[in-house]
Amino acid sequence: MSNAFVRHLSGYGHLDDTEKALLAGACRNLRELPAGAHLIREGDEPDPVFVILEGWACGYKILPDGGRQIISFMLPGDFCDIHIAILQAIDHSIMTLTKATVASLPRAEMEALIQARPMLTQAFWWSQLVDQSISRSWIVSMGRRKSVERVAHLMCELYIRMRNIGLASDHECRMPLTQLVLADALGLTPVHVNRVLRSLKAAKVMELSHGSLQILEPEKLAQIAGFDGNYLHERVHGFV
Amino acid sequence: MSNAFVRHLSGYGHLDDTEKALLAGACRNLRELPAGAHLIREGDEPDPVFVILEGWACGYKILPDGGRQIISFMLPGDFCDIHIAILQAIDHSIMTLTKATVASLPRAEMEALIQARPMLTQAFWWSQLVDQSISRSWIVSMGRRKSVERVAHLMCELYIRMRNIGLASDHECRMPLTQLVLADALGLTPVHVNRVLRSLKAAKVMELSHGSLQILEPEKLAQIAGFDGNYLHERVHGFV
DNA sequence: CGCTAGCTTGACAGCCATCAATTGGTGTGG
DNA sequence: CCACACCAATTGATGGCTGTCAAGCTAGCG
Repeated sequence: MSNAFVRHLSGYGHLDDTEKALLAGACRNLRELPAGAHLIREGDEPDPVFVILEGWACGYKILPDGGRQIISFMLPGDFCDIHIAILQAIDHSIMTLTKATVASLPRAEMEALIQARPMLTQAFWWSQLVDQSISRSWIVSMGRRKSVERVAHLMCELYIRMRNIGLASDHECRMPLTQLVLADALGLTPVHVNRVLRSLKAAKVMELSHGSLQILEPEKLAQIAGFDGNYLHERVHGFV
Repeated sequence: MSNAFVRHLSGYGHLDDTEKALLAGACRNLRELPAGAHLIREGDEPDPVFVILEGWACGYKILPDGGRQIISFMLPGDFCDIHIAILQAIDHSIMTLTKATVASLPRAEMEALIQARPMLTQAFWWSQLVDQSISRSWIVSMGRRKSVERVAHLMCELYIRMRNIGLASDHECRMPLTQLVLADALGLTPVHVNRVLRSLKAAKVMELSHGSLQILEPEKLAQIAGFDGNYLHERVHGFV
């Protein structure tokens, strides 16, 4: 009766059992996808709304010169651009980073839910606003943080997001990102990401290997990153 | 009976006269602000929704080290973060860049409009989605474009946005941004922005001086920028 | 046991930051 | 009308962070 999606939205508003059941029921159309599968490609006409139930995905854009910039990470429970359906064409692509199970909610059903349940509407809004807030925070990172700070900041963000959906504890969590993916997300080169990661490991601040993150010195990491989690607008705060 | 705000939203949905009148009527609470005035400061509790009727504003965040990163430009007709009211605290600041007149719509009135008029709801959504799309595009610029490309891309974006609200023509428009402001928006230093601007001028591609932009070779500028205006999701397309 | 994707390391180069100083334009006060 | 302050724009010199190129290395996997 509950899944990652329901739990995630519950964090954004006080949903009653009926609403939780409605959400869970909307997730009946499931797909198992391998890593590297596309949910949406740039230029597609939008129709269903996708929700990640298990696994990770990312949104990205390709530049004329072939370069790739990742613009968002999607974790279990996350929408893939709710309400993007209103626009005429998708302006970026979304692909899985791991094996993933994805629910596709028909647009009509989403709209019915919004009509029927104000509390769900609010939870959806909240979710979208948090996404927007994360985007803004990425702009700040890309514009004004150096490579070490940028890496540290992203690790803080992802750790907190994982913890908030119950997938992290003890400053440790799964982090299935190759250095190439990290580079494309951070606006760096894989080579440089590697160097930064090694330096953080050498300093015994954090370690990223075999697809999992271990934060050895949370306070130090947050300080390096200049991390202030407010932008995640979570009800539960705190990092250390 | 019409203002920049109404015209802007009309571009996002087919509003009838009643709806236009409702919007115009909502903008009765006006304020004249000088350049450099704050509409919202980080940490504020959100209440009214602000709309820029004349002049420019920008959203920004300050980093621990005192650096500033501008995360959005707001032009006449733009919302200042519609629906941010749902969150508990604002996570960034908004200030005017020029003398500006700003309308503040009480939150209750906004919600009443949404309840009463589905077409307005859709126009609001659209507007917010376009903002989000612009944020994503900024991430791409910051991450993967070099300084000249970044400057060129921003100029393309702002020119198109100005044109779409009827404030530009003949590849010329007002652009009241100091090189320091540009630097804070682009993640560069003022010194480097200056050099880039001079090189673009020397190449006779565009010229930015005395607060106005002149695009001498639109095609070349778009090519340098790798500009594809789709992300602005405008009904009227085309740059050249 | 070989293959392949991802990780690691070194050398070198270049873009952009930093520091410093000058110019120009505008508003203010004498 | 001029002196002055102040902000924005400009230019040069220098350095460092990060990109680029190239080559091994490791580990998982068929």
